[in-house]
Amino acid sequence: MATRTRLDHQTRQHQIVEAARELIATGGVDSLTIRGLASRVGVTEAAIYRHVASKEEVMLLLLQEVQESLFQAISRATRSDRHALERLEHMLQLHVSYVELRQGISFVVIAQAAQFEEPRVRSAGRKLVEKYLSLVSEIITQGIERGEIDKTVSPDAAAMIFFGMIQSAVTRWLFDPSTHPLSENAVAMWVLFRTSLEFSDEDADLHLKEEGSH
Amino acid sequence: MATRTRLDHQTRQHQIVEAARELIATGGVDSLTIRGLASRVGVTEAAIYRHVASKEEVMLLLLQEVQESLFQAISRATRSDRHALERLEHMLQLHVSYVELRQGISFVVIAQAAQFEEPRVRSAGRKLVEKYLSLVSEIITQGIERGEIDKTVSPDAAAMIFFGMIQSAVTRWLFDPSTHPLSENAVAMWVLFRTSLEFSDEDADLHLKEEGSH
DNA sequence: ATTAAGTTTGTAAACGATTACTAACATTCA
DNA sequence: TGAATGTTAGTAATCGTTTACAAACTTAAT
Repeated sequence: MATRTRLDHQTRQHQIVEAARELIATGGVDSLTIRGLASRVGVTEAAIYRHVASKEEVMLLLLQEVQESLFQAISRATRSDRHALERLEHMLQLHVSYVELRQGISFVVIAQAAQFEEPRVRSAGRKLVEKYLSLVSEIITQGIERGEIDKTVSPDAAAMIFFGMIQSAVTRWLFDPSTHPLSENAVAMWVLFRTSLEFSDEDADLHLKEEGSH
Repeated sequence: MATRTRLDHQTRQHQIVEAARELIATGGVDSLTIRGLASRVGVTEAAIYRHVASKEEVMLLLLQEVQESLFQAISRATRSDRHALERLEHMLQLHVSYVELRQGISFVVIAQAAQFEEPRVRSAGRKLVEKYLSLVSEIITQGIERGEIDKTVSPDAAAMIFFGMIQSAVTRWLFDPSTHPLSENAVAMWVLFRTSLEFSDEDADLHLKEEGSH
């Protein structure tokens, strides 16, 4: 039947993950079924199992795909030659665009993974979150070292607030996308939050000097 | 069979909602089934339908219960005679305690409601979030009026960051409660975030005087 | 070039388990 | 009596998954 172009295993598996993404995006996690996958890919349910061991593996692959595409999307903001605050702002914008493009799939998938009992899925979700936090945390640490961010700032706490800003914006946006535009809310939060990271006015130039010495 | 004490409709319905809460808390949203409810309440599945029209109604009642109990839990922090920053910090602590007590049920239920297609469940989830944001936003607005919070702060943006802080902490905590204690992370974020709300240093003592006078 | 064997990828048709939900009937209490 | 609350025993639908089999493509020997 699969007459014309023969698809290799990997391509088909990618199609399945893509279908999983679309299913969840339009109908939530409950819409992710083997039947739905088969229907969307255009094959029978049994054929799905030629490329995927179980529904659980679909979740794992989806988590992996989300991780890769998300970090790919925000990678442009991580160039270390820019000011830390600029990088964070850029990252926020890129992340927001990613969420809009993928219809909040990352939020939904993470929330689902956190409820899973199965250890591998849980672990994949956990690692995705931790990796993201580490990335933000490192940018802040670098910013502190370079004297671009107040050294009293806890990088880990700041990273969590940063992550939380997106979660907060996405939550509202998922409920009502039209009245809660992601980008606007994110920018408004950033404008406020960045004041936490900047130096207090009085010792701004002091820190600029210290930075050169050590 | 239900020999001794006869329970009225409302009580049993409350038991069902309680059971729903416990089921979700221990096994995620997928564990919420009519069978599970019946088993936990100690009756047959058909008996559940004597007190509840559908599974959807269980979700609605649960959302309602979460809303009530959450606002009940944080209500102590909303007394308007305290400093706005104190109120926010207190609210954060109470909210964190609530999440720990209820095992993150609010986060899970909100995330689930956001994916629902059914308009009433979506609406209930949306209203819960909006009501929470309004509450925080109002405290901040009051704080600005009283000169306790920098007037350049956007109350709505600040409320979203506040809400996001909790989401962020809960997400991590759901994945690994032992290594990511809710309270510690929340406090660390608050210490950082409150600097966004406070006045810049130059006019700090001016406002500190105002504060002491009440 | 033809043929044979093996692998890959599909199908149809089921599997048992579970889902939300209901009808008919029994018991209990006011 | 009659309303409330339970039971037993089912419904049809859907779930993830498996089995048996066939077509298509690959590889290698003749």
